[in-house]
Amino acid sequence: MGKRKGSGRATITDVAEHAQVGAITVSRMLRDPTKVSDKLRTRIEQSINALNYIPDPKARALASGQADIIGVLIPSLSNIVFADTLRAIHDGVKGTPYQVLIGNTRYDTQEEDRLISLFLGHRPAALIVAGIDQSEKSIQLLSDAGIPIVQIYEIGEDPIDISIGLSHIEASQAMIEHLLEQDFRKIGYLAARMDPRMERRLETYRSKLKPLDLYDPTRVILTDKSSSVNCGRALMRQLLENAPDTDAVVCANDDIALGALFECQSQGISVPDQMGLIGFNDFEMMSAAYPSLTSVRTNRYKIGELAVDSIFQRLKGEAPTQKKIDIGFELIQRDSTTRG
Amino acid sequence: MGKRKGSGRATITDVAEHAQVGAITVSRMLRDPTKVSDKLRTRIEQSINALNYIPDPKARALASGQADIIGVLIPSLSNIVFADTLRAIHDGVKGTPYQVLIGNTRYDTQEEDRLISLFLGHRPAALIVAGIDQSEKSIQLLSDAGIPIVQIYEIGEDPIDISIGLSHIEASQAMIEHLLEQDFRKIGYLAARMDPRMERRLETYRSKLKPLDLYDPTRVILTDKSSSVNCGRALMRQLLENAPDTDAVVCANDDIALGALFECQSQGISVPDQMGLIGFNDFEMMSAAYPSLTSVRTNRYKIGELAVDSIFQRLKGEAPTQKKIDIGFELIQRDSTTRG
DNA sequence: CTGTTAGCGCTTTCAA
DNA sequence: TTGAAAGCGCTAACAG
Repeated sequence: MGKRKGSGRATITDVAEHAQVGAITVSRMLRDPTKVSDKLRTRIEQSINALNYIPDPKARALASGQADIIGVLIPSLSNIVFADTLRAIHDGVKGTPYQVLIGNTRYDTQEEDRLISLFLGHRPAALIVAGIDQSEKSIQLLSDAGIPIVQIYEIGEDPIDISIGLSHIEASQAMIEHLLEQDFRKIGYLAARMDPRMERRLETYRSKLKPLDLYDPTRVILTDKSSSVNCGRALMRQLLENAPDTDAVVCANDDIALGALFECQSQGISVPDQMGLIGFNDFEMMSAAYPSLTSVRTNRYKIGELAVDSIFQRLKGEAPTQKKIDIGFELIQRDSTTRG
Repeated sequence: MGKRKGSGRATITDVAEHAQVGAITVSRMLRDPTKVSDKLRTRIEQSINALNYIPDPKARALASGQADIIGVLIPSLSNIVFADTLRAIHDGVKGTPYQVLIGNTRYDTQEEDRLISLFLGHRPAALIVAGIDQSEKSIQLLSDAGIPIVQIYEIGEDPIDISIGLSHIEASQAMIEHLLEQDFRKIGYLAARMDPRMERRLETYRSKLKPLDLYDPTRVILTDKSSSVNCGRALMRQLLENAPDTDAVVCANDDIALGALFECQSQGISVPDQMGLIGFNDFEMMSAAYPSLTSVRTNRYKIGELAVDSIFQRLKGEAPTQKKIDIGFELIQRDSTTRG
């Protein structure tokens, strides 16, 4: 009996023996077929098929020191915002040797810390993390990792490495300004469990309305529950109890906006005549709703795309084009806030 | 200069030297702290902190032969159905040494084949794949892999290994029967780009209605575009042109049902009085809509949960409780199909 | 173009 | 309870 068990599957050595060549030749052929003569190439190919050989990426990664993993840490797996970015990242690495490893931080900083440490253990080629609110300890770890680190969704003052996103403060300002332009004055705010970006948007709402003497805390309805359409209905219902004269509502996201619309419909409140509604993210359904719902479009797919681009650029040794990439946003005005 | 570069980061050997112990002792402590004396344990812990040591999972996997990866192949990353299952899988492996590696097959069998082969290269601890319609070649590879293979979402005749899901034929039958019970007779069907499960549901719709002489192909509106709420609106609009006397619609999924509702609202068609609507999956928004929308609840989270459970059970060497697990479904009747 | 040797970071085996 | 040696599957380095 051998000393170690092994995986039981064909290894590169098995293929080499079968094809009567050196292991390194098989290795070379796998990575760049042009570096091997035609004769040996066909012989090796036959052996690979005969033995059903599949290369082991972790052995390759260990030997070469070249990690083939790109780590992605996001706060939720069932939120379309993150799913769209993930899709872009997956699309971006397709055809490359890289694999995407996803971590779900569940909006929990401790879990984020744990996962950052765990992921760095993989010696990934790069790491993509959501937001700019990592703990000091994690920021230290990430800074020292010596790999491209991309913070996405929000651009902050001082990125760890690369930062791709938008200013949620500016976006929130644009939302409030739009409502004011449309002559809404009694503007409420609905939000479910918040992440740091949502909090900055809410804070901006407050600081925009206060100087105009339009801020009324009874119009702000918050909950710790996670966001959902039903949650949006409940928040809207409560707002209508608290402050029935509210004439427009800023929703922390599109799910809540849709719920608010349904609640208005069920109470016979006309949107936008009696109630203006604006969401955030511009999910696909917003344009299909009746009446169609105004929202702020954030290009989540592009964020993922640019993240992968920046990583590959950096990995090629090129100097980073930009450390901060502001992808901006677009307020898509629709019926739910269009008056007159 | 050394011959190989190394990762530049602290290794287990560095920690061992720093703590003045053998590398194996550090290794043991990491895996089971009780196997090391208190004195050495604290010394090693200090060294780990001092050097900022993070273990390398791929080296561990290579040496132990124990893969720490569970592969998951799904057809879409931005569909809540799959996102919910992914979340369950992530939740299930939390606190275990396993990592989840996700592959996006994009509803493409060739891409699925490629990914199955690629993923098996990782020598994963187990593999979870969506559906039961893999290619022959892939089924062969999976059968020979010698690891737990879980097919999810649908239960078929002859699972490769473990199969967790529901009968989409039975679910479709229940939908049609429900509409018939509610006295709908001119029943249409709306569907966007289909996967095999959707196709089986559509086929069942046909085979249920034909013998009753209620099948009318002009009421079936299909498109190759990917599913969306806007797509649901467009399909509904076309159905109303093709066959204005249609009195109910089976929607291939909830997005399309929501779009159909919005289209009815915009045309002043009353739901359910003039048009019954039923969706599939029972996304959260269905209960929040106004009127609330009937749908078939599929427990996507539970599918992921059971998949992980089965894998761990199998990995522990226990005989599988069941090879086929039917999680069933539940038709949730709401206002959109409730008449009288 | 091809092969030999050593070693990636960790764990198994065997021994003390 | 601890350690030394060997090896997991692959590739970098240095030959030839």
